[in-house]
Amino acid sequence: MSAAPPEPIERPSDRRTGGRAPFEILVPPPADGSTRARLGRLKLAHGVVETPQFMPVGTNASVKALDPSDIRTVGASIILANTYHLYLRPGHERIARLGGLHQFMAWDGPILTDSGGFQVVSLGDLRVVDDDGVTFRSHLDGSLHRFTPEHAVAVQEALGADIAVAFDQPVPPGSSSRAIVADATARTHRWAERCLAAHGRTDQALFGIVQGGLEPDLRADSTRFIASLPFDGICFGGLAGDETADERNSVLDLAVPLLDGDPRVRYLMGLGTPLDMLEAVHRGVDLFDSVLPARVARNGQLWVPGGRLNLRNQRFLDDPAPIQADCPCLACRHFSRAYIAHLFRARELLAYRLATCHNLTFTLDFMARIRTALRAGVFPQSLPELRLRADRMSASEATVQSA
RNA sequence: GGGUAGGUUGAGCAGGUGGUGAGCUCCGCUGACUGUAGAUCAGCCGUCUUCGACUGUGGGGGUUCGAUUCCCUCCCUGCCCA
Repeated sequence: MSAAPPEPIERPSDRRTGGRAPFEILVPPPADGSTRARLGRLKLAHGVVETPQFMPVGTNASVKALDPSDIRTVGASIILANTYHLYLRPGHERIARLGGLHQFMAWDGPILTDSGGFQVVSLGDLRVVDDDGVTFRSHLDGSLHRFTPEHAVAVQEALGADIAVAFDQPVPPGSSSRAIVADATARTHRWAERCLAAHGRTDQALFGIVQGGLEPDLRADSTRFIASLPFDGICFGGLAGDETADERNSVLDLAVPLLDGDPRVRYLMGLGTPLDMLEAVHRGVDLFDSVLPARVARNGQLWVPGGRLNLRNQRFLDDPAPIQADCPCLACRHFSRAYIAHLFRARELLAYRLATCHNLTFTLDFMARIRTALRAGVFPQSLPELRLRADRMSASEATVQSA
């Protein structure tokens, strides 16, 4: 850890300093090295994002089950949308004709578009990767398509999000040989340069993605390489998969210090649970996204301080308490666990909205608590308290605790 | 009262014309989900000492080596006719 915390630098003409996504560090990490966590502020075309921050995922230009008003109310300041999905349907050119992604989905806050690289992995055998790009079949109709770095950038420029992301080749952690990881990482590096060369929109930031899997030297090399390029932000990809928390934290302990003194925002793609994010913030990560809180909410799992509730369990059918007593969300303000448990059984659409509102409120409130602790300068000391709020325990324990 | 079609594991069904009915869909129970092909998926879902065993085709009785199947009788349900 460097002796002196990095000072925020503003040189808009230099992309490396965040010309299109200037990042200001409001509270730098303490000099004693007790944590790398920092409080920051990311300035984007459609607004300011305080960090550490979580981005709800709206793959199809919609945070599933919510409307923009809900998205605001749960506390989101930036959301993620997906290039691959919107390219296939309804088409990036159509969205561009209709005024761009913000106008299309009636969300005037910041948006980040994922590049579609993740789908290279998640679509499994529907694709073939070569050095120039990826040929894949649509999961919708089986039609054949091709993404290159240049095309992925063009699609994202058409969509017009505040932040575009380089087209990469993620490798699932733990399931690939070193040779495959090295190959995918090298290709990601070549594609990163092509994305930068292809990107022209001056009102849109472009973030680069570090790969390298769980191989320490590859991860370090990738961090140095991506950091050497004039991206507006640094993403860590290929994590939040099937690796253990220890493996993930080891990667961060290795990689983030290599960015000391770098004024750009750091984004860990795909995380996650509150506890996972707390550990990553502690290690110097500023930005997160994950489908997890919204997806598990739709499947009946509600997050509460210290644990989680599976509302499909029959004991909740008679539980008159709100999901979480001190929660300001739509679900907790008006409805009982019994009612929402009923809605899930009846497959009523309101169940998905209420559950999603709650889990996103919980997640975003948790990030806000982290920021509050950072602002107050008590972050390393407040870790146990935050951990207690984020820790998982059995649902029955959580029920007893809240009763 | 007469006729007719039925009665299968919580519900709805399949099957079964003397030779091993635990098969399906709901419902229910539990778990999983981390840059969203996911309001999804997986396991369980008669009992038990659970890689196996036992019980179970409305009740009772009969024929038979053996009955869900054939015979007798009773009960219940739908429909039609009185």
